[in-house]
Amino acid sequence: MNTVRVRFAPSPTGYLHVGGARTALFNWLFARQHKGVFVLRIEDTDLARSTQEATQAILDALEYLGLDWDEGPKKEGDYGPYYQSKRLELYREYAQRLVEQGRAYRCYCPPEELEQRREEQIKRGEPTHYDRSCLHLSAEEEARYQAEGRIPVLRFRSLDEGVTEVDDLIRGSVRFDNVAQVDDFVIMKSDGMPTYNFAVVVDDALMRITHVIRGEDHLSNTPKQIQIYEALGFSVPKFAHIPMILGPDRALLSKRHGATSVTQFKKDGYLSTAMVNYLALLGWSYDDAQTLFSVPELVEKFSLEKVSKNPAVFDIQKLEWMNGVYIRELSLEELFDEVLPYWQEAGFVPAEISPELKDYCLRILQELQPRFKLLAEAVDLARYFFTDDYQYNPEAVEQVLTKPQVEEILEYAAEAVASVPELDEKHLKPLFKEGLAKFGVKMGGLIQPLRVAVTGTNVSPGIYEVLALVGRDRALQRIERTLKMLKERS
RNA sequence: GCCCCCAUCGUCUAGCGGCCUAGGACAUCGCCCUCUCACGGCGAAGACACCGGUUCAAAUCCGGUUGGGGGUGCCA
Repeated sequence: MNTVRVRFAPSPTGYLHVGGARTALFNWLFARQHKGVFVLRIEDTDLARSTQEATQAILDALEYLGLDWDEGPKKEGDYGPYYQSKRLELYREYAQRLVEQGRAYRCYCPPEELEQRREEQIKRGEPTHYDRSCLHLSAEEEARYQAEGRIPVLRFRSLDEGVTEVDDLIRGSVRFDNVAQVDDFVIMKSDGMPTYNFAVVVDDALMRITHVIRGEDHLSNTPKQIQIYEALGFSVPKFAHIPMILGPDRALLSKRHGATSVTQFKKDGYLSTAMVNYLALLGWSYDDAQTLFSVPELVEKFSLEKVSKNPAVFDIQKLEWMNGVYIRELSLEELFDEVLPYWQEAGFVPAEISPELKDYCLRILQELQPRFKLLAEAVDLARYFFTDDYQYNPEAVEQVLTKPQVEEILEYAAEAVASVPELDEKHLKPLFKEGLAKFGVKMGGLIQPLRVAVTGTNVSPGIYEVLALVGRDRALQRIERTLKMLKERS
């Protein structure tokens, strides 16, 4: 029984995109389920666009998602190195082998000229193919080109007949006509770096990858890669092309659709559990009933057979809902750990938290827990618990504090708050109720003004809980302050 | 242009010839709970793209059309 070996091979040209994260997740789940190996390989052959920062960002994002790799950067295995830029000798060696076999040749055609020929082919309704003008160069011609300072690329000599079949685990058999679909593509660039289609084959073969799970955008290039596998005598891995992720406009998901970087989702306060659960459901499903899956459950239940074939629109609303679900599942201690960085950044709490302060935070979180979907929201929701320095919400003031008798009502409420032995529902509610008849209002008519006075807004946890947390002194001060503000307004 | 993939509620999907008057989840809209907002509960609305076949029977199989996506790069 061969062990399953899969890989995620991002190119470090930017942050980890949710599409890439989903691909990484599917590979990881497949590896873990089969007790296989998950390899991380950095495809940094694009010298112009690859950066060290991007590599780090991708590593961090994977760590946040909990997708640990068995071989890769900082985790050397038997098939390294795991950066393509450190594997150049390998590509040159195999390229040379192809040249010797007559399956690769140098091409000196200038890019502009190639572009022109391509346009002409389109005009004539033909597929766009390299015309092989450098296939049979004489030694004299080569010498002349080199004297001109032209630097060649290496092209793969593709098959002249037949069909290349991709046996895809998700899509079944997909057939490509060799002549019409696979032209003599470049395998080594003039800067000496391999192209994607070549490097990916050499690496996947040498790293003994058994299953290539990747985005559907790679399906059309697969016959090219298979021809290389075969030319080099490598065994061809199994392929599984997973559907693309689209934006709401059904175009490929990209930055212009908003946040697509995993790092950004983390900053906004998405829990990795929610992120992973949601991503797993983009293109995969288990049955007609279950939508919530823990990571161990995903490892157990995931299967390529149940990956869908059609592209999926990224639905941020569903992700948000799911994040709310996971926030509510957290214990208060866990929620505290998640929210703490946000509160610290907002200056609500210091770096060092006393036990008393932590207890206060936990009590706040108990009230807030069912009320937010993103961790970042915990800042605005909790502001009035930590500081008196907040603005009154204008709509709240307009809606609630302009009603007749508000000042009297607030004064009444203040007396109640001041007189009660304990700031809780048991003691306050009877007093509040007594006042209702006097002012001819219902409970909301008293509580809403009080809420705005004490929190600055008309949306908060239950008033008794808020009062208990804010405390008698602060509550009375704030009512005083509100009364003063109202007098100044009129 | 050429080639490949795909097609069930707005979205993610279940469905692999009869169990479907098509199920679930998000979103939407009602109602309940209620001091506001959430949470929670109940309910409603909402889809098999179209046209031909095959079959006793099709969302499910086949072909076409249309639509969407991808590839076609010295990007990956």
